[in-house]
Amino acid sequence: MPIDLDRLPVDRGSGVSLWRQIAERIESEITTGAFPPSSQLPSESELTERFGVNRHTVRRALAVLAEKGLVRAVKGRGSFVEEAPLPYPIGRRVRFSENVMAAGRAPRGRLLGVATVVDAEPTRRLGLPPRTPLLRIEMVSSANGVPLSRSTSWFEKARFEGLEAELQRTGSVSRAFAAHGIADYARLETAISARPADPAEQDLLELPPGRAVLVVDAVNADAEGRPIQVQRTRFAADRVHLVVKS
Amino acid sequence: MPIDLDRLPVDRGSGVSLWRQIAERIESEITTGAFPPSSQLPSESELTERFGVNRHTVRRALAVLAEKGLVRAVKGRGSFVEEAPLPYPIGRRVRFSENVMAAGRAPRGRLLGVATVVDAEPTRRLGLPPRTPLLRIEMVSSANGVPLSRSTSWFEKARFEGLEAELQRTGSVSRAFAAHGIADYARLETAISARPADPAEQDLLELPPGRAVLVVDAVNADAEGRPIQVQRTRFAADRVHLVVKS
DNA sequence: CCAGCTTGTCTACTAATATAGACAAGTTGG
DNA sequence: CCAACTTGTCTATATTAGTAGACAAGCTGG
Repeated sequence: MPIDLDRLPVDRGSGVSLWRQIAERIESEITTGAFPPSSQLPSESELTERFGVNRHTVRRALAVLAEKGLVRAVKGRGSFVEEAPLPYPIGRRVRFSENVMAAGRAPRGRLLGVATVVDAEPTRRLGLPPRTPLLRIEMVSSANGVPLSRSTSWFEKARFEGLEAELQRTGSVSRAFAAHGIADYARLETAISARPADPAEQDLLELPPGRAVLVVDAVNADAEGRPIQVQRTRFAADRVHLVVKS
Repeated sequence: MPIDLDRLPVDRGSGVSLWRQIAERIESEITTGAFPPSSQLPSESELTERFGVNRHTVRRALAVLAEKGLVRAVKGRGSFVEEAPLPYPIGRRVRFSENVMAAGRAPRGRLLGVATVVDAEPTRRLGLPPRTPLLRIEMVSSANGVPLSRSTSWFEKARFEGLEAELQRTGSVSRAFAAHGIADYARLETAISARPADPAEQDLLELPPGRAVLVVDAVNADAEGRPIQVQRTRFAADRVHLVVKS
């Protein structure tokens, strides 16, 4: 009687729960490269057949792996192996698109919303008089369709009127700046902290509860050193590692 | 706050059952020598405290180890680490007491019962005329108080009248033979098989259900080569390894 | 002998694990 | 568009794991 290669049976009554056995097996297939980064895992019903267990049991195993940041489930599409964390250099020149492309992945920016606001803190950091109207822009940035960060930026409204249209079109802050006559810009200051993702961030960044976000507060300036952008970015810490060279 | 060294907590909700964690921990302490062979394990209630679980959970862990032949529980006394299997040479000269003492353990024989019987098969193997009355003697032999084997022996009643008294006194077949003028004797033939212990053997040999016994059928002869003893011994296979030198 | 230890067995109950099935809702490709 | 796939969520139920307590029965040392 030939062994059925499609079946990888589990040990029942061994004192190790089935969901743990399955999670360990899938994890080892990921770390050994049988399931490479960004590849799609077999569907839950397929894993159900392979391991000879109930779908709920497979789901619990996948939930454990998602909790560890090893896989990510997308409703309607399937489960995917997470990429290795992207090294994200922090220095005088910080460009999201360049950083993502340097890792061989495809950058994308999605505009969430635009508002005109008056806000004392960013105004002060932009070096503008109090109560100057600001453009506040909310974005989500991704690599190969995987969301990496969610950012809020403040610009002087008078100087960057219509910036959001260019952002909408290109998804890139650098290109939107270029369309407004800013050929180059530089990082003035960067403050880094971290905390658990809040529910809104879990949703936008497709994170399981309890995962951390890196909170990066930054000020960018034009060629003359005048502040033009105050930005607060929340990176999914499982997908991005900040690298500071001194 | 100092760590409580008396407590070795277990991982709850890890997907590994508590009885398995405890069994693995105790097993590793046995194999690393923290609990040497024949030493007494902490009592169940003590282990209950150390691991912070219910006594039933500890008992299940100990049952697993007993099932593997690593420990043995004795009602009213405690649980003990099993000795390494005793190498038991099978050749022309086979002596239980010598074999046990060679391993530095104390041999003992306990007489279970004596009967006068007529039995065709042992009579034939003793080379006696059919229907010759035989002495049938049942024994349990142990080392350091741990039962190793249960044996049934047949002798010619006429020649060995009163043998059982000597056996009772000395617990040794060799000495009983000596008292009957047999200074030396030799193994003529040995047949070896194995099977699971039956309930009576489980009881006499203090074996958990399902463990194997080695069944050794042997004929011993006097210095002139005449058969004097037909013996069927059941060794606890976890405690004795038969060694045949060729 | 007997108090105090040990293991063995039993019942009752709660929590964790696993199964079974149904249906909602998002995605994809023809 | 829509059929066929995917993941997400819900209810219900059976089995295993773990807790709690009581009591029987064997051993040991004073």
